[in-house]
Amino acid sequence: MEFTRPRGTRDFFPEEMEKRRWVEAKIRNTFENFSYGEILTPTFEHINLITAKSGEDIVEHLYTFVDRGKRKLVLRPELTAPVMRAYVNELQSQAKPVKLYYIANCFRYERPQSGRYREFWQAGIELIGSPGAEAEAEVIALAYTILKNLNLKDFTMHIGNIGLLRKFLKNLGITEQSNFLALIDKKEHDELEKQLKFYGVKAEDRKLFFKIISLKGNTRETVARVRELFQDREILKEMDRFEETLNYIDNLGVDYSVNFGIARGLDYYTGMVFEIYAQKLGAEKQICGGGSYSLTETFGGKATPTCGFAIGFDRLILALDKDGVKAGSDNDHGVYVIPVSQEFIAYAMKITSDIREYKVCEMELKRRKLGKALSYASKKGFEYAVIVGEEKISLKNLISKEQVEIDISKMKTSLNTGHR
RNA sequence: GCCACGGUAGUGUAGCAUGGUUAGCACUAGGGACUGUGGAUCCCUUAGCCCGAGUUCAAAUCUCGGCCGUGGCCCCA
Repeated sequence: MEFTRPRGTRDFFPEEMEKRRWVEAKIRNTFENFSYGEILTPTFEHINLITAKSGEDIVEHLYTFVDRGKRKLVLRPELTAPVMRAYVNELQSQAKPVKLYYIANCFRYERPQSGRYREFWQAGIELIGSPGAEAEAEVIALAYTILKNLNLKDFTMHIGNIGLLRKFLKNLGITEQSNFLALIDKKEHDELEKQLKFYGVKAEDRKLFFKIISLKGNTRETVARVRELFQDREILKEMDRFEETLNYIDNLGVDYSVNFGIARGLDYYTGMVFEIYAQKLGAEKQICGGGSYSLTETFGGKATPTCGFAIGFDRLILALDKDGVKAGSDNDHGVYVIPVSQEFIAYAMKITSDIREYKVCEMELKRRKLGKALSYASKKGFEYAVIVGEEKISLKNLISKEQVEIDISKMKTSLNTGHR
């Protein structure tokens, strides 16, 4: 084949698009129901926006190019940075909180595999300027509600707290924390042990450290355990705050487990973090990630607490498929209009045009004989055929195969009342 | 960036180990017959060895490289 798709991209045909649009609509409705407004930023940005947020090393995973004005640009690899950039540029003086959502495509130069493409879609939100536990709780509840509304069964939510880890590391005298958080996230415990020793952390504190990051499971027990393990005032304060968030989502009936091993490996996360997995997806099972962070100052704005998440739209679709969720609407099967011969084409076109006022309608455009035309109509899933010939018009139900002659003036009534 | 497996009409496949006919079959699509009522039957047509190099008298078949696909590793903002 001479012309092919670029690697890691996909063509979506009508059948799949119907499903994707259906899922998208559900997500959009839920966002809007929580009073978020849509934002769309440019498909490409200046490369320094991305490197400011994620570091220089990220460049090898980016689609970059230089334009005719010698500007270094990048196809957006995610939407948090662009959205926060736009907020800093234009929305800082809006009434808080500012609630934004997006559903858009992103681009990353990575090796494609199951659930990973070079062009993919993300659906997410940023709740800007609300520092409270109730804000965090609402964000978590929103992610949860979306999956529930889509009827996804196979998913688990895991909630952690980077603030706690940060304070703990600080107590141990470790101020350069990003490396540690990355190792925690990757669960490289051997390397962590080595690093802790390097920093001169005492054996009992090391033990405590590993105890904390392996804690997971039932909320009350886990949180109580952390309280037991620490006497530090700052940490207990962080725990109070964390527990408040958990209380709110308990109250809303959100199902989750606490996991202090979630570190998300990123410098700008400040407190609560969460991830949602669909186990059936295997290696690329994470379908949602988010948490509380602060990024506005990085982009030259006033430091503003923000909480957000992003759903991997393509993975969500895969998860819904594996879960057997039927995505897609019961569509109107429509009407197929067939002129029996050339002289009735004009009349058939007029009838088609009239029917389109109230129903999906397609007309035979290939001048096929009646038999073939009917065959096409039933193959394409039309519910009715209207046969236009001589002085009479016939309405045929393609499912029951019954056919009657009808008066053109009664067409709408017959189609709408579901003639059989 | 790394590893495994794979790549034959639009789709699914046979052929490949043992190089040698005109690369076969099914479905789909287009056309026709059955001379204005279908999902049928019959006939016809379009269309293929991923790309390149090598070995050889001869490559879909063997070798190497590339590209693409699937899955995994790394990574995952």
